[in-house]
Amino acid sequence: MKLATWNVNSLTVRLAHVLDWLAANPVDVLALQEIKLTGDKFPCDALRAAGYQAQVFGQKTYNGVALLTRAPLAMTEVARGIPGYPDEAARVIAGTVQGAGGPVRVVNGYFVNGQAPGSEKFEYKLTWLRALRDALREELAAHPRLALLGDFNIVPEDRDSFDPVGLAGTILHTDEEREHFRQLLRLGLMDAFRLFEQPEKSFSWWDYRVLGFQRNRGLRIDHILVSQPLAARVSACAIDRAPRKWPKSSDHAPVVVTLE
DNA sequence: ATGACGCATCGAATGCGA
Repeated sequence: MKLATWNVNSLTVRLAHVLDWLAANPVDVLALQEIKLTGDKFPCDALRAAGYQAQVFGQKTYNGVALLTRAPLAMTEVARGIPGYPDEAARVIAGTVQGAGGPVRVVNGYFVNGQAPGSEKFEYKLTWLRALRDALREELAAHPRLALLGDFNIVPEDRDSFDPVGLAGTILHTDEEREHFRQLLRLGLMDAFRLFEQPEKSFSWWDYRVLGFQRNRGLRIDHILVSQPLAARVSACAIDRAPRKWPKSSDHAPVVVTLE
């Protein structure tokens, strides 16, 4: 079974890319972030024609997340938002899918960006991360086979940044954000990407400006964390840079994990 | 150094992303 995550930066603009990518990479589950549209505008028909069902937590202009499943797979127990944490932004959608070794709980998140350390948005980010962790603790107790994937907006370690020295302490690179990432791991989750040897300077996002992709000035901020029972079954995890090369691409590339 | 780009919003200039 393959799960993937992709921040598409507007599904309206990127629908053709998503369909093209799914045709070449028929993953079982695709978690989308920044769809930037409401549920009534979600392209259900086009995706259904491509063989995918969708569960959507939409929002106008900003944010918005969705979970796609390749038919006949379907999500059950779908939950929107972080339980017990009221949030105006549509950032989290979770669901359960049947895998080979049992059910898999999939939690898809578009984490808060935070803009700049010290800002109100940064405080929101830290509060949001705390709420997510508290909710995940419960979620893991109920669903031991769990994957948390999405756009984390956190660079976990120096090797995940094109300029760890110059960007030290700036947004996505702060100690507070990294500590939150480690706290997620302490819940019993593992960074699937780091279960395998990976090329140096592996990134999942590149700035549209300054020819970021061409110069590989990127960050690894899109992640797939898996609980221990799933980690034992992960056979591969990779970033697919191909769609980042396509004209008018999202600034993010998909990340794919394979479970036996 | 700030802005570079791209996307969204009812119509242009601005907020926002990372």
